[in-house]
This record gives sequence, C-alpha cells and structure tokens, in this order.
Amino acid sequence: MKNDITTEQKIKAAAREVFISKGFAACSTREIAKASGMNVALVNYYFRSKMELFKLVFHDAMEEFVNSMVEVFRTDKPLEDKIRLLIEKEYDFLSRHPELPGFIVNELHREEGYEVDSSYFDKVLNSGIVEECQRAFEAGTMREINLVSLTLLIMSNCDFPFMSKNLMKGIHKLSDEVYETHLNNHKKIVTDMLISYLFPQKSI
Amino acid sequence: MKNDITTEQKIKAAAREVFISKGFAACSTREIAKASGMNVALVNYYFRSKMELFKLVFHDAMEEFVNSMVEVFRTDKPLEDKIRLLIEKEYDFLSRHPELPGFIVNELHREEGYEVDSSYFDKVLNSGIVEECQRAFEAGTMREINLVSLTLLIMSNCDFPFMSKNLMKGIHKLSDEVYETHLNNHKKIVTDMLISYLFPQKSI
DNA sequence: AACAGTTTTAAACAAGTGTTTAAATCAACT
DNA sequence: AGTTGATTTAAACACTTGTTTAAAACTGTT
Repeated sequence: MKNDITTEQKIKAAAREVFISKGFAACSTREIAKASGMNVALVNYYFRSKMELFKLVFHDAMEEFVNSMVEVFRTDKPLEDKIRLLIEKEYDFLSRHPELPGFIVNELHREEGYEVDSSYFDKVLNSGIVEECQRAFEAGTMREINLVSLTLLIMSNCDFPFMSKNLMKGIHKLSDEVYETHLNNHKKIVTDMLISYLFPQKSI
Repeated sequence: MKNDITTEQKIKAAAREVFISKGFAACSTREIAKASGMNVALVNYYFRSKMELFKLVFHDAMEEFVNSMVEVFRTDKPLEDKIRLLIEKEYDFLSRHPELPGFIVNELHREEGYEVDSSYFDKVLNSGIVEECQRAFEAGTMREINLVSLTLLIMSNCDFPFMSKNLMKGIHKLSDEVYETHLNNHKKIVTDMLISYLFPQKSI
C-alpha cells in the first residue's frame, strides 16, 4: 500500500520518543534503530548521523512548543482572555507532551548544545502580542512589565510543574494519578494568580 | 602539609562540576579524571564506580538544595516575611548554583534515575512550616492552598528562571549580563506576585 | 528476463566506554 | 635498610559507541 508509514518515518518517530525521554547523550543509535524495528545502518542511511537526526527531532519539538503559543495570540480576544486561554492551552498541550519543555531546556543547556534559532520565537514576537501588551500598558489596563519577565512568569508557572513531576512526587510522596489531579488544581491557581497580578483591579 | 586537598576531594569536586554541567550520561570517567588532574584508575580506587561517585554528588546537591530552604523556615518571623526571605535566599542561592535545579530535575527524570529519597524533604516538612501554614489558613491570614501547589508556586518562580537561561537568552536575544539583570528584576516581581496572591488584602 | 536504482542487511571499523589488573611509587615505622 | 601498607600509575580487559562498507534483496521498467 502506498500510504504505509515509511521506514524513514518510523525511525524519526522512534528517535523522537527516545531522544525526548532520555536525551541525546543517554541513548545510542542502536537503541533508536531497535525502537523503530530497523537496524543501525538504516538510521544513517536516511539521516546521515545521530546528530542530524537529533537536529530534526529538536527542530520539530521547538516548532510544536512555539506553535502552541502562537495559535492563542492569533485569536481575536481581549488581552486578559488571551492570557487565560494561553495558560489553559499550555496545560492542555503539556498534558499531551509533558516531556517537551524539560527536553528543550535541558538540551539547550548542554554546552555543545545548539543555540536556539531565534526564528522559532520570531513567530511569537511577530504575532502582534508585543504591541498589544504595549497598548495595554499605555491604556493602564495591564500592569507594566517587561517582556522577559512576562515570558518567565507564564512559562515558569506552566512548564515547571510538568518538568518537576518526579521531584514533586518524591517530595510529597504522590502517585502519578494524584499528581495529575494536583496539576489540574494548579492550573486554576496559576491562572488566578497571574491574572490578578497582571490585571490588578483599579481601586479608586 | 596536612590540610592539603586530598586526591579523593579533588576527584569528587571535579566530578561534581562535570556531572552538574553535563549530566551523568554525557560525561565519561576519563573526563572526570582529567578534570581533577588524576587518572581513571584513581576514580574507581576511591569511589568504586562512576555510578557510586554520581550518587555521592547527587546526594550533596540535594542536601544543599534543601538546606537552603530549611534555614529560612527555622527563623523566627511572621509567615509572610518567611516567604519573602525564602524567595530572596533562593535567588541568592541559585545565583551561586544556577545549574543545580536543572541538574536535579533532569537526573530525576531519566528512567534509570534514582528515586528521590524523601528523607531529604522530611527536613522541610518537619521544620514546622506545614503547621504554620495550617494555622495561617485557619486564622485567615493566608490564602488556603494545598502544600503541593504552594511548593510548585515557589519553586516554579524561583528555579525555572535559572533553568531556562539559555532558552530565554535565545528567545529574547540577550547576553549573559543582561539576563542577570533581568533575573534581578524578576525576583522582585515574583515576590510581589506571590505575596499578594498568598496574603490578599482583606477588603471589608 | 535483464537491467537499474533504491532499500535493507550483516559485518566490520576505529575510537571510546567503565572497570580491573598488577606493578610501581610513596610514606611511616621498626 | 627493610617491611608494611596505602597510593598512584600504565596497561589491559571486554564491551559499546557512531559510522561505513559491500553485498544482498527488493522495486519498477524495458
């Protein structure tokens, strides 16, 4: 059949799984080959090297990671609602890809690591959200805050809870299931906290 | 001289540096040996294996990580001040050990990873802070929030900004120095946000 | 059926891995 | 000076690593 999954796709899919769950250094070409049901030579036949394959996987990961944000900014809503929706969507996205932020943050941290191609985030910065924040600052509807801190606030409170799952489970002696429900509670807490900080009620 | 740094200490110190900056999988015994100015055999002579050495390093890292919190809880201050001080001290600590949280979170994430010996955190949980929060809930001086979310709020907003340095530098095209100053600004923002969320002003 | 091009395989390569061996060096004490 | 024990060294072990080779199997076309 024509629309079967090709060998190339199988390998890339397996590589994605292995790379994201163990990291570049902690896995071998043979492990990826075995996970895809193929052999070592095929990995390099289609992708030239472990490194090239990794770059593809990392690139895809970054795209997904960023796109999940940009969608929200493109919607036609008041800024406050956009931020609410952003947090909501981020928690959704991270529930489906809980290992992504840790993978990205960690691989970027290795010194041999690749720099972030900033074009990934140009999408975000060119989505109009920056100007929208600027207007909100000037109109006094949003607390004045620089963009780095705004990014940090949102990402810290969305990504870290997923990245630190094992640590949190250890600290509080929780099962996977219980932690899931905590994550769900936490989403609301984070939303409330961020919204009330960023959009303070003006008391006359 | 008697109080020279011993070979054992040199190796452990070098191992700490290498393990924390590259992770367990991404470095070799020979790299650690070279970094300490010794040879491979000495590493295993003193520490039996790469794994045993890693466990020691990880253990120390965990202790430092936890101790930096517990100190604060032992002080004799109102709860709100303790939280302020905690954030302050965490940012201080993380400025000196910026790679620690990423190291811990990431090594705990590898499936072959060691579970968190929960005794590390028993120190925290037995420091009296839990009861103090409970009393504050009942007295209505603090927003009622479960301990998992409280931990998450504080750690997310303290640790993530250090863990995501390279990502943030990439997103916003910042130099090391500029990001440092952003971190300093962010500390105040985080403090304000957390305090005003956890200790809301009662409007009659 | 014969060809040509792509895909797959098993095997090999050199280099690097964690670990161990056995000999050499050192320090302290008789 | 000789003995004992701890420390250090170079070399080797068996195994895994990423990558390449060259032959085999498969595909579609004439």
